[in-house]
Amino acid sequence: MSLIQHSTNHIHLLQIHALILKTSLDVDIVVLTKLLGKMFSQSTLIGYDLSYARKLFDIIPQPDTFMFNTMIRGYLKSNKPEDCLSLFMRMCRQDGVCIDSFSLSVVLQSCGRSVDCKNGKYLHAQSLKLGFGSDLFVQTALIEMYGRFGLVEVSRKVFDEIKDPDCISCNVMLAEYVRVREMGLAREFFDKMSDRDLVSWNTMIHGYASTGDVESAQDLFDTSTRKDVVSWTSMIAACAKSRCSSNALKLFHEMQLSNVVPDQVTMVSVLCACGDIGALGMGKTIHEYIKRSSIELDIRLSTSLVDMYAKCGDIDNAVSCFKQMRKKDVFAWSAMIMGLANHGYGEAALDLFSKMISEGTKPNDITFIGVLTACSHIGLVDKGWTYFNAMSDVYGIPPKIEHYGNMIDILGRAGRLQEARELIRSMPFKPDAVIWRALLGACKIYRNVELAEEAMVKLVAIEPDVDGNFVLLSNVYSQAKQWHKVVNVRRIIKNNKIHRIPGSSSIEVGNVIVEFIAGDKSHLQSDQIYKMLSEIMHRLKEAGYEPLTTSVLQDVDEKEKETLLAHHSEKLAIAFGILNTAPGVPIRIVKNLRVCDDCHSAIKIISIIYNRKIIIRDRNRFHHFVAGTCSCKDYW
DNA sequence: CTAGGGTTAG
Repeated sequence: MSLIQHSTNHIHLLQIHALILKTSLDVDIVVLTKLLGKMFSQSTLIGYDLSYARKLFDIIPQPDTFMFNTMIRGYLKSNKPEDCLSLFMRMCRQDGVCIDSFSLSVVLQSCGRSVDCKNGKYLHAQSLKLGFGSDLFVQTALIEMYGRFGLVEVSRKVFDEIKDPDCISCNVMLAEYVRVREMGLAREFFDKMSDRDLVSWNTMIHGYASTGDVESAQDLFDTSTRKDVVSWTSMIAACAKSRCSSNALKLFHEMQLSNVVPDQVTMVSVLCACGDIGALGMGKTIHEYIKRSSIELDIRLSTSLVDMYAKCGDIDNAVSCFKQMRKKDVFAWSAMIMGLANHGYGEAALDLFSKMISEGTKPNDITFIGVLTACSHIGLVDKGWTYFNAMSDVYGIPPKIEHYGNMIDILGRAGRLQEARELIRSMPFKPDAVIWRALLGACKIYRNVELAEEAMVKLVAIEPDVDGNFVLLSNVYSQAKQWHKVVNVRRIIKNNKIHRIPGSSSIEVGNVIVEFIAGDKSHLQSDQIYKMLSEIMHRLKEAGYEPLTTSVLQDVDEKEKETLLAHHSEKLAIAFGILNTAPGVPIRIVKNLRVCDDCHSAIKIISIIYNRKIIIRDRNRFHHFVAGTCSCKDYW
């Protein structure tokens, strides 16, 4: 008994359980219920843990109401609505066991979570019949249930019938408004609440965050006088999700300064932010922290680690975290497949996909994004088609426009432009900008001016002011040596106030991210950086490098074009990296746009001259430059 | 009994 009371680790509890089974100890029902309850109070039980709990339940000759309630609540918490319902039914039939308001509230919640309207409404009627119509537990469960059914007005009606609503029932009502994204109604309700607790505030903060209204979330967060780990995590998650990642990391820092201890949920959002901006050092620090602390490495946190390492260019650590996972679900597999694909390990990604299938995890539409990306990056056209067709034929997943986009990319990069064009024509979606840009990009590689112009016409109709599209078109013309058309594109960009997205590259040194834009002179070390850069350029030329000035859009002389190329953000970041890291240490760069052809060939040589591994994450994929070659094998 | 978390075409 004391063992059970003091155990906080569920593996430990399972051991105690095994001991009871093995020794056939004559333990009484109170002890068993305690053990069962304790098992469920440790995070959410999954898979075999849950069946252990059930085994324990089943050895009890005559479970009482409390025991039944513990078990059905366990099923609710473990997201097993069918089991919850069927055990509840057995409970109803069992002599000497009576249904109380707790049992009813659990099973009503369960119907809500599984959107089981039929049973839900039936059980609602039964609760009224049994005289639980004005029980607060039951009423609260009903609010939640109807909310999950999408009937928030019915929830409100139930709420209005409560004579003396407590804070929890108000919070549940508030949460249902938030769930259906009715932030106006939620705010009105929140403002009228007489006593609001932390949960009410946190529900609102999360509500704003989930609608993408980070500003309102922040306002509310700033006005709240008490902030716990959930408040901070909601705010950090809001920033991470809306990709204000450095803000997320700043908040995490502030959180620690205010002595609120992060938990595994916080870490997931922090790692997400690290992955977004490629903050590997920070990510590693978090990983170390997790290992040192008692934070539980659950399936979501592990997936975040895998994803963070992959997005930060450290694929080896991503793989090792993935291998250490005790249980893997479709999220974990998909994250790993995507990571491998983006690093150019297409075969490994596809092997992993097969392994996932053979181990019994069903893929989803996102898994196939990873699978098709793998095919795209290593040029597997036929395999791409096979997987694309298998999606609907074998797995019953209808391809979305994203999958068509992937397929068009696969075909285009492989030079099968007409096939790509035909797929756009035949697909059941209206082609979007991404689709046309994929085709345009392929036209650039294969110098197809005619198709490029067609794609550009469509593209301009959707995105009239995106400079990248014009840059692509201009590159098509310069590849095809149609200089008069290049001049024309330049004129359009100049005269039409085309919005220019500056290329920027960032690099992390000592856990600090430093960002460069082309021609950047703002850094304190600027003089040194440019000195380094001219040394690099000098040595590059000695090694036979020739600047690819034809890709420069500005109308300036040759010398000036060379300078512009030399000052591209990724080159600045590399110069900074060589200056500020020890010899031999890999240099990792994150770029917001795609690496240009000139930088790509220059960096290959830099990797030889300076004997450095240079890892660049661009908009599209990873490039690992080692000893003069790139992992993309120039197929990008 | 109520609040926060993971994979997503270019």
